[in-house]
Amino acid sequence: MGNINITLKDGKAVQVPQGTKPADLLKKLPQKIAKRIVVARADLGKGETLVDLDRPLERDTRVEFLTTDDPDGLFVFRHSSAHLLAAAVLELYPEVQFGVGPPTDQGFFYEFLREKPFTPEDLEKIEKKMAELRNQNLPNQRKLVPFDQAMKLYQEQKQPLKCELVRDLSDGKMVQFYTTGKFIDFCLGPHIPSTKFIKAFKLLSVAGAYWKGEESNPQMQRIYGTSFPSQAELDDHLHKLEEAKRRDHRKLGKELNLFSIQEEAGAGLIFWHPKGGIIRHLMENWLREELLRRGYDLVYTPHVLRQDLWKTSGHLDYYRENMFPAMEDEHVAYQLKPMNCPGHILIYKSSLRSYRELPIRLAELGTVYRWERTGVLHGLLRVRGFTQDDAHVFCTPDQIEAEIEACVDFALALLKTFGFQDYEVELSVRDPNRAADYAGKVEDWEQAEGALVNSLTRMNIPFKRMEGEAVFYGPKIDIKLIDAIGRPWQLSTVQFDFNLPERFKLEYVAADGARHRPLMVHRALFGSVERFFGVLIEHYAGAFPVWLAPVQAIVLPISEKVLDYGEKVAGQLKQAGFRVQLDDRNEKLQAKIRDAQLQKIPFMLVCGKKEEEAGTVSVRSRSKGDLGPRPLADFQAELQRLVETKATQA
RNA sequence: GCCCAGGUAGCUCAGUGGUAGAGCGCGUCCUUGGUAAGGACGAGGUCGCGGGUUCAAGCCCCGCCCUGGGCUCCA
Repeated sequence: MGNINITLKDGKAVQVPQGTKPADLLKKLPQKIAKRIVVARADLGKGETLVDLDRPLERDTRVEFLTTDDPDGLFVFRHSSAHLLAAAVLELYPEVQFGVGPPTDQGFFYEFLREKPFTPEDLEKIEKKMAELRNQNLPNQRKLVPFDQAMKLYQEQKQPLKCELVRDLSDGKMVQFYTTGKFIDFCLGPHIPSTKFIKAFKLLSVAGAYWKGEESNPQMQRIYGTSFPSQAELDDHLHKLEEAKRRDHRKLGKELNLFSIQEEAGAGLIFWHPKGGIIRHLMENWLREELLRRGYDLVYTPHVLRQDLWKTSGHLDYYRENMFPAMEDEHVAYQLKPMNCPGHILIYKSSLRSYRELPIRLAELGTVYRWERTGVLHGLLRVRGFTQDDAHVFCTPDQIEAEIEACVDFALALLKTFGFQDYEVELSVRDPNRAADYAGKVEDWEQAEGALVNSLTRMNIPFKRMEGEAVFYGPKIDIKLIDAIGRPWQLSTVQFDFNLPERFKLEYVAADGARHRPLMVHRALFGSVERFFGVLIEHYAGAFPVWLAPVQAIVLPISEKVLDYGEKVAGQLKQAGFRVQLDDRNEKLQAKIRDAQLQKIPFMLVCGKKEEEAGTVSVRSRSKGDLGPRPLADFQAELQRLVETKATQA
């Protein structure tokens, strides 16, 4: 047997006998590093892939060792965790059928088919069994088995779902298995060497999931869990889940009295209470002013439109299942609008347009209703009635890049104003192999995609190109904001539409005197006002910046003896246009502070004898605590500054 | 729509077949207190809705509505 050349990540080259395993090379590394390695990246003959540490290396290759700090390493680790889960379930419930068990962004799951559902107690038992098997340090072993033998094995084990997978996914010759104890899985791998690496794990939930994701297939039970190489990392993760719970907009919406959803009224329909209402008012005001400044025209369109219009737009054909049923009178059917586009198009079409008028930018805070299945509704984030900050730009081809840039610039201004620092941009383009699935001419698509790329490039905005992710009517840019705890939210979108101008036969008269079809860009920045509000609540954990806070300051008289002074202070601030409350309850200062703090009011103004005599207020900030006394006028000026600058820190 | 878990006072939740509970909140009174809960008393319920079983149902059974976690869907 000959030697092969191995290049390590640091560039160091070594010569080792053919058949050497990554695990052998690992022995040369310091123990401290080596014991954290879960998988390797190397070339076994078909390019670099992730490989098991005990896979023999047969040819010259680069070898890279991965820990769970590497996303790929963590993925392999979690995948092996899923196998550990399956192995435990096999021990406890040998009668179940096994489905699939991949890693996910946050952990892993495994799917089982079983008569009885798993209960929370079952999960505890399974966790215990997993710990037992982990402690036995079972190796994850790869083996190749001829197809027929594999099928026979799974038939004997009464695993028809696995047979189905082997039949559908293997090459029909050799089948790759991984074993963890008694558990044998048809699996691409790779896996971590043995179960002992999985120091910390937790099973989180069980949920129904259709076999292969098809509604007509039987429903599997999917057990979700997560795992880490150390307890500290698991604790940290669980802590983050708690943090997300703490910020849950549904919980805060109730506690801060911002909005409600009422069974009496129907699912997915939002009631904006006064404190949520004022925030919405401020959001919308900002938006309207900005729209006008940026050359948009504000329009309003009806909530119900004749059904024929939805036929023309194509919604009846393609979007019917998301539309509330028609209302019929004797002659005509009307339907609640799920989108604003047709309305804006009718305004465009109300007169013959000249190229001199373009671009025409029609904007509306348009309330739409979509019939969503009850199972998908979720607080403010997925609702049945919502208001889009919708606009449609109609323009000529040579205007398009400037218009796209203006849209993206607007979206970024919005993110900044509302306190979001980070964002990701995705460009969704067509799949050239599915030309027939798209509306519009190929040249139009090419031009549009080119315009989007040019705009983003010129603006120096990094973006991810999503091949084949475009919707059928045009390519689009999606902007995902990243909130205070690192979660992405898809809100703003800028989309080309080649479909509706065609369907409605939109035209403008160009300089050459001929009629041309305008380009149409659909854009929403908040996306939906409801959804954006939900994200805003979670981003700030309910502690809104001063300019958005429903109550900006609360005056706290120390006793009833200084109520008059408190009233005077509150009155003066209200007069100056601030949202101020007076806590005139018969309570101790401590109690008033606690309540104001829980309501996340930015400033508490403590007023007692001393303040009354000096004409001051003692300012307490919700975030910084007691700031001491200062003249009322000074505080007022500071408040003014925070509101005017829309400061996100207070 | 499907699977699982829920729905009890304004809120959070306890209550395994025998007279509906707690804390917070709310009201009244006492207290007039200097930076995260002062005290007493009181009001407050169609136990999601409808049917069934039972001498008796918040509790058991069936259907529906709604909420949550997922799946599916997402022009």
